[in-house]
Amino acid sequence: MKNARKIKDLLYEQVARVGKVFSSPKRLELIELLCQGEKTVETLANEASISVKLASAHLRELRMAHLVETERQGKNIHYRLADKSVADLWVQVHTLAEERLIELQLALQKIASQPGDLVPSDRDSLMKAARKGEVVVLDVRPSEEYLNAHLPFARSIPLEELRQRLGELPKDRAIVAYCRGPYCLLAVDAVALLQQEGYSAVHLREGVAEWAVGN
Amino acid sequence: MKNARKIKDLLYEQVARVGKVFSSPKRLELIELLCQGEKTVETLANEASISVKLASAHLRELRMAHLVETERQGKNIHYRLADKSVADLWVQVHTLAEERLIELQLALQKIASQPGDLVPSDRDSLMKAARKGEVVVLDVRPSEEYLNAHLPFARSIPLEELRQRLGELPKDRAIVAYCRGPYCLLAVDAVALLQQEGYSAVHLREGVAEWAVGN
DNA sequence: TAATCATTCCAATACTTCTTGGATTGTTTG
DNA sequence: CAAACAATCCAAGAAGTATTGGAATGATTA
Repeated sequence: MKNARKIKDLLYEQVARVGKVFSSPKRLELIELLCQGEKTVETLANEASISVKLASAHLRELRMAHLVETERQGKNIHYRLADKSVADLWVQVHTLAEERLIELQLALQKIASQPGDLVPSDRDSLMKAARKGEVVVLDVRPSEEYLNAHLPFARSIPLEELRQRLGELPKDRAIVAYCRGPYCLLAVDAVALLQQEGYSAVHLREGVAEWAVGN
Repeated sequence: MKNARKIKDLLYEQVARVGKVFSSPKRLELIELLCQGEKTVETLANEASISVKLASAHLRELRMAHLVETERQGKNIHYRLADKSVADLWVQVHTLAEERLIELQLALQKIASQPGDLVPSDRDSLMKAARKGEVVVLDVRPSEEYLNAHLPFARSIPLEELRQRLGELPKDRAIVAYCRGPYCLLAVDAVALLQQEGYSAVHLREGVAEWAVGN
């Protein structure tokens, strides 16, 4: 059995198929979007600011690694993650990157200019406060994403509607806004708007995928 | 703030640096080797069956993603994983690949031709039996790797020495052999040898990295 | 049934990464 | 200090990936 080398090469090559998917920035962004729920190619392309053609090409890679599934619904083709563990892996990958890459840490610090970052250790207390109604957990993603999954006790006001719907929010309690995860800037904008309007708002880095990993 | 796109691109690009490391079969093999402990470039190159130059080039990628650290010891440079979470990520990646890629499942079935595969769910009972001495957990990796870390209750007999040291093993009890993980074939060979010599040996897919992930 | 729409396929170019050979650096040994 | 050694750097051709334009597919609408 001196073909052990060949067998091993084959095995690692297969695993690398999964790794390859996570090696392109645009594919990572698509994965993060898919973590929010099923989406069409066009939606994905728009959200990721790329052409439909390019999105389709990248999605093809995901499909070929069996990390996503597709389903035709009328004219559109809907993509979804093939398994929750794909979302988990995305979270692990970006978490490791945040732990190890100083450049990433610095870039992240810049966007969360305000100190208002709730760290994972605050999860329990956040939930306790949310349960009692002492804080408002605010989901500022598009409402379909909220409908698909959201944090416990969260209320949905999509960023686009936030300005008009400010009245629904209390001024005497802390508002904790979140979106798709640490690389999504919706919550950043939301917090800026809220603070400007006199609300006490902070930004939660985590999205539903990140939340799910930490239990 | 219409440079949101730029910021995002920058963030995903950083994360992709980590993903890129996991996108090459040879780098994956190097990572798996490093999961067994600190090693020199030459050792890594030999174990992975590649030239020192190529190993050095791949290790450079790992270094630039800050996933490994190096230390000079005399003439040699020792590489080690920068953090346990790198090993965890390796385990997650290959686990996902095994879940999703049929080709990989088939290839793995071939090498573990015998039925003797203990699945993760047997961990508790395996440990119970090992504690009582009802089974022998056998680590067939090179002894430095055993010394660095090994499964609870495991005994070390490197594959190379196994034939001469058969006498140390009991014939009346089950022997559970393991090595670096599911893609390392040392334990496969060990089990074949043991069975041929009349021992009741089975193969444990997991190595120390895999074991550590499941707690 | 033609026209439209969403998406993919195919082909071609630009861009990266892989891999090897030759020169170089830093360290130990004679 | 010279020779030997371990590893890296540099350069260059080979191989692979990204991105875009144009044609094709499959479903729906007029």
